[in-house]
Amino acid sequence: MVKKAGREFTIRDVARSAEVAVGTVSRVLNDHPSVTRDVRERVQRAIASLGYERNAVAQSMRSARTHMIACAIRDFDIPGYVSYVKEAERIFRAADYTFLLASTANDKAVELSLLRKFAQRRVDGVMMTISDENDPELIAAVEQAKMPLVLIDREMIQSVDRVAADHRSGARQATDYLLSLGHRRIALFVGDPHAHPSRSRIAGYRDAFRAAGLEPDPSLIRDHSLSNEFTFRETAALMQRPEPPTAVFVAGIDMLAGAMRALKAAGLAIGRDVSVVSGGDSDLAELSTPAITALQWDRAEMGRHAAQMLLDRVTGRTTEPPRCVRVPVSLVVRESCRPPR
Amino acid sequence: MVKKAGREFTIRDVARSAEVAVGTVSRVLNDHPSVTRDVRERVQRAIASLGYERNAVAQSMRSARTHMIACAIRDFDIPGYVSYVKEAERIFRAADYTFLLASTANDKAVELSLLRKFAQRRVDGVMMTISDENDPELIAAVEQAKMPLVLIDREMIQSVDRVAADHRSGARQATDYLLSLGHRRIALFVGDPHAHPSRSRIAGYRDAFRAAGLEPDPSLIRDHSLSNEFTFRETAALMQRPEPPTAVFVAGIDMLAGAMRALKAAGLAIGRDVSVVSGGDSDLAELSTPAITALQWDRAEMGRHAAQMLLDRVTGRTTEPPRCVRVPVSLVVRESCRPPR
DNA sequence: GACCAATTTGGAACCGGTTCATTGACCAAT
DNA sequence: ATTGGTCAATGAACCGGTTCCAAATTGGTC
Repeated sequence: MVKKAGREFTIRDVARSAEVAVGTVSRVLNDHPSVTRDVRERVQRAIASLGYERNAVAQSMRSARTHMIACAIRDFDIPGYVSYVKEAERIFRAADYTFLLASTANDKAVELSLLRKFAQRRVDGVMMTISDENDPELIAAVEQAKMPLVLIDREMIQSVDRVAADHRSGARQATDYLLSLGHRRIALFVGDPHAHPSRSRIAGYRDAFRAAGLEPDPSLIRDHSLSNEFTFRETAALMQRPEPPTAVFVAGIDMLAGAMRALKAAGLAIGRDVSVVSGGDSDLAELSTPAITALQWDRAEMGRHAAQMLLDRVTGRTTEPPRCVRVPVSLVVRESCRPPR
Repeated sequence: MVKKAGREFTIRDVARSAEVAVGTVSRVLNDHPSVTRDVRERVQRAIASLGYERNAVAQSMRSARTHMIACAIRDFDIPGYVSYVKEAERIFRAADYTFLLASTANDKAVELSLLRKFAQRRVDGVMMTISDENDPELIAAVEQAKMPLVLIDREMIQSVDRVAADHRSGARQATDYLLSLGHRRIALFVGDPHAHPSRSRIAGYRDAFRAAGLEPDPSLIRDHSLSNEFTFRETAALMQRPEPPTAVFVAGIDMLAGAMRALKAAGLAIGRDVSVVSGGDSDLAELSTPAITALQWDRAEMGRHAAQMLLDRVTGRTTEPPRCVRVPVSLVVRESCRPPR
């Protein structure tokens, strides 16, 4: 790390060195056609010999575009979850946008503060999740954002573009499946019901019961937090009841580990003692013994849609009203569910 | 997403509205002491009523500091790996730096291009991994970076700060353990041996054999790629040999899934038919049946060190020569290893 | 009331690009 | 020889903050 002594070279240094005007250097940098080959080469030689690097800050200043896209997600290290971010990053990189990734811990204060920081940085577009789709402050912040914004896995705020997995259908499929095996006491774990995924999952769960002419035990719906600790504690508590659930549907995308840890500690075998469905697929679900039945959707497609929608807004290709893209969810049946004993 | 019509308000609009000079507004924004309460309040009212947001681009332009830290890592979705990034982000956020996260796919071209983009954006500091510590182009790019830079899990380039887990010791412990159980044909899977982790792991593996007065079978050292597909294929191929290994040490941080998939497909039971040690701990390792013995280190501490070292450089608190912080690695013994049959 | 020092405020220059009106050079047509 | 048109290149203004010197104001002292 060579601590730089003097200031860096500017376009004016290049101009002086190549004996041309600053405007000419700018045109060379931007591949403007009206530069003779001779001059262009002279400028390029000067750039190379000085080791000049264009200053994106100054460029943004004048052009009022930063070519930055900000993305804020709940948490980085949710296995598999980040795949959609990866795909989005790929697309933005290809379109020559710098991708700025931040995590929010699902915390409203962090979300608001990030949104503000993004605005101050004048990023060209934002892709994010928010913790609560009903919070007036969050709604206002999202709606009044000065840059195009795409919400991920959120559905309610109609005035912005959205991409969401069809969690209602997913939860319906999972619950249908468990009901068809004969389960009636099916525990449902979801996060805070204020955001779309949890709300939709609860709806899908209820849909399935209703369609079967049954009524779910409301005390088995545990909607509070997405954290692993929560899932661990709740699983442990539920399984100690006199009439424990015969099946557990851990609907949050990263809840499986918490539930498995609790079941392991309680000495309960998945499949034999209790059936388990995971709301998100992962290596853990696939490679456990027995392998865990899980809900699955095309995460890359989600990222692709989000990135494409955002790019269309940022570049002005689209001025149509905001829309919501829904990604289908399907159930991968493995070995973790059997009829209750 | 309200598409903004006119241009945004500037400090001059605020000045006009509050009937003060632009310099005064700037002073209010930066909490400069020499502003009377009266004027400060008038300016703040104007800011609020206009909905003015400070333009970080213009600010960076003048101050030559962007308050951005860039981070480039191999891949976002390596379970657990990202914990150190999370911790670093937390620290940078607390210090009022914006964190810019990118992935490189362990690809030299991407690494070089990102480093260049970071330079153009004039980020204040960089935290990253590189695919090959011996590549002259990469070395040059890292050494000539105009901003402070910390390498993660790389050791060789002495002219920059580094934070690395002690993979040599980790591999030594894992191999010692397998040797002590009586294994002799121990397959080792690592990534490209040009980067520190793989090189160190191979060294640790050899150390253990040498200390036991044994010679490892070189054909069992599979150093080529970190990808899951590679691990899958190699595991499958090795287990089909006439004399297959009795133990597999998947030393890469995210190789376990690939190996497990191959063993499952081959109908081999971990523990009974083949012993397995994972080079990185994860939910998958902990919750598999049997639970997988794995190497572990404090990832948050790694992130903390990296962030702190970088901040010290960025803020000029440190001008001492670059150093390398080594994070200890330990072996968590679980149930996946038994003496060979 | 005069004077001086300290504090507050004003406003121009500056950061490093982009853009555009203007100039200059060259060629073809009249 | 003059005019018109095209194409290259020039250089000043501009983007929106920060900074710093100068000017204005305040307060205290004699």
